[in-house]
Amino acid sequence: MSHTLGIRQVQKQKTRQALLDAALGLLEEQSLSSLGLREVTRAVGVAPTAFYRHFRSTADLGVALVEEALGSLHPMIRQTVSPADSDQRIERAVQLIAHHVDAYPAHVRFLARERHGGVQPVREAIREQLARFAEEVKAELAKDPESRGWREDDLLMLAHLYVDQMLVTSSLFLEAQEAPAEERERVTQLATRQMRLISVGRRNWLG
Amino acid sequence: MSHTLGIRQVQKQKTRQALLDAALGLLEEQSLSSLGLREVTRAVGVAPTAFYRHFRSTADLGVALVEEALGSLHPMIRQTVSPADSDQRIERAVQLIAHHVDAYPAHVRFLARERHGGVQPVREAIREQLARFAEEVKAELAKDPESRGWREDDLLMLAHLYVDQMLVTSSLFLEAQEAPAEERERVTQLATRQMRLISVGRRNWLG
DNA sequence: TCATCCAGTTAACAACTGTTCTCCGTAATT
DNA sequence: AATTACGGAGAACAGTTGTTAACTGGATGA
Repeated sequence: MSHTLGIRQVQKQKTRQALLDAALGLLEEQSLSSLGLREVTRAVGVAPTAFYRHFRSTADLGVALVEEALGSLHPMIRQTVSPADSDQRIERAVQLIAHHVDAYPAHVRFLARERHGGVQPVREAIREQLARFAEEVKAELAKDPESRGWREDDLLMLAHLYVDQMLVTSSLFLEAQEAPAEERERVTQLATRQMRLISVGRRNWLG
Repeated sequence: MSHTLGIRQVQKQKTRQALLDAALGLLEEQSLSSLGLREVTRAVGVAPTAFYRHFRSTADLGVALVEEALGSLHPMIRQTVSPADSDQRIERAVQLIAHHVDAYPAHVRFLARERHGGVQPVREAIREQLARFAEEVKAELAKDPESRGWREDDLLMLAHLYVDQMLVTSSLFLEAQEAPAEERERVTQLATRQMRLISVGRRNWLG
C-alpha cells in the first residue's frame, strides 16, 4: 500500500515541513495575520517565490498548521478522558496536559492564539477539529457507567466543557512555562480542583 | 472636583477616541500584531504622524483598548454573578451575556482575540484585569450562604471558572451573531446547561 | 496683547511587503 | 538516450510600512 516516494517528492515534503516549522517558530511572537510570506522563506533560507509551490497564502499555511497541531493533541485527549474521573485519575490527566504543553509548546500556543485569531479560514479549521474532538470525548464518556440516563446533547455539552477546560489549562501551563516550579504547582492545583468541580457536577447532574 | 477641560484637550480626547474606535473596527478582520499605525490614521482621516501625539505604538493603543473593553464588561459581570445561582437566575445571566455581546461585539471580539494574541503587553493587561475581575467575583461569591465552609483559594478557583466560562460563552454568542435564531438558541441552551453543571458542582463540592 | 505651547501637517527616508514572469537544473518518464 | 515535469532562483513591479524632521496655526496663559 505504501507507495515509495521519489527523491523529488521527498525533498518537496522536506522544505514544506521546514516552512511549517519556521512559521511555527515565528508565530511565538506574533499572530498569523501579521506573518509575512517573505519572513517565513527567509527563515528557511529559500527564495520567496518557492513559498507558492507549497501554499497559496500564509492563511493556507495556517490551516496546514492546524492539522499538525491537533494531530499532536489527538492522542493526548484520548488518554486524558478515557478512564472515569476518580480524583487520582484527574491528577494524572492534569499531569498529562502539563507534559503535552512541555512537549509541544508551539503547537499549544498556536491553537490558543489562532482559535479566536484574525484569520477566518484558520478559525474555522480549529473550530471544526475541536468539534470532532468533542464528539470523540462524548463517545468516550458514553462508555462510562456514570453516564447512564444522560441525554445525548447533555453528554456533548459535558464533552465541550471538558475540551474547553483542557485548552484553558494548557494555556495556563504555557504562560507558566518559564515561571518557577512554585507557580507551576499553583497552576496544577487550580486546574485539578476545577476539573474536580466539573466532575462533581457531573456525578450529581441528575437527581 | 471636575476640572473643566479647555477646547484643546477636548479636541485631543476626541481624536484619541476616534483612533481607538477606528482601530477597534479594523481589528474585526485582523489581529493587533498586524494592525498598522498608518492604517488607523487613514481610517480616521488624520496624518500618520498625529498618531504619536496619543500613543507610542499600536501595542500601546492596544493596552488602552483593554481598559475600554473591560470597562464595559465590568458592570455586566457584577450583574451576572451577584445573586445566587438558582436555575432561573442562570438563564437570566446567560441572557445578560448575550445582550452584552450584542451591545459591544467589537470589545468582546478584541478581548477573545488578544487574550492569547501576539502582543505581550496587551496579553499582560488582559490577564491583570481578568484577575481583578475574578477577585471581585470571588468577593461576591463569598457573600453567598452557599459558600460557608469554603476555603479562600477554592472560592477563587470557582471564580476563575465562572469568568472563563463567561468568556467562552461570549465568544460563542459572537460567532453566532449573524447566524439564524435557531443557532443562537442552541448556544443559549448549551451555555445554560454548562453553567448549571458548574453550579451543581459548587453545591456538592464539600460533603 | 503678546509670547508660548502643542495637536496636527507635510515631505521625505530606507526598508519592507505580495505577486508576476522568466529562467535553471535535475528528477522522472518515455 | 531524449523529453518532459517541476521545485526552486532571480529580478523586477508597485505599493506599503514606521519614523524622523521641520513647519503651521490656533488655543492658552502671562
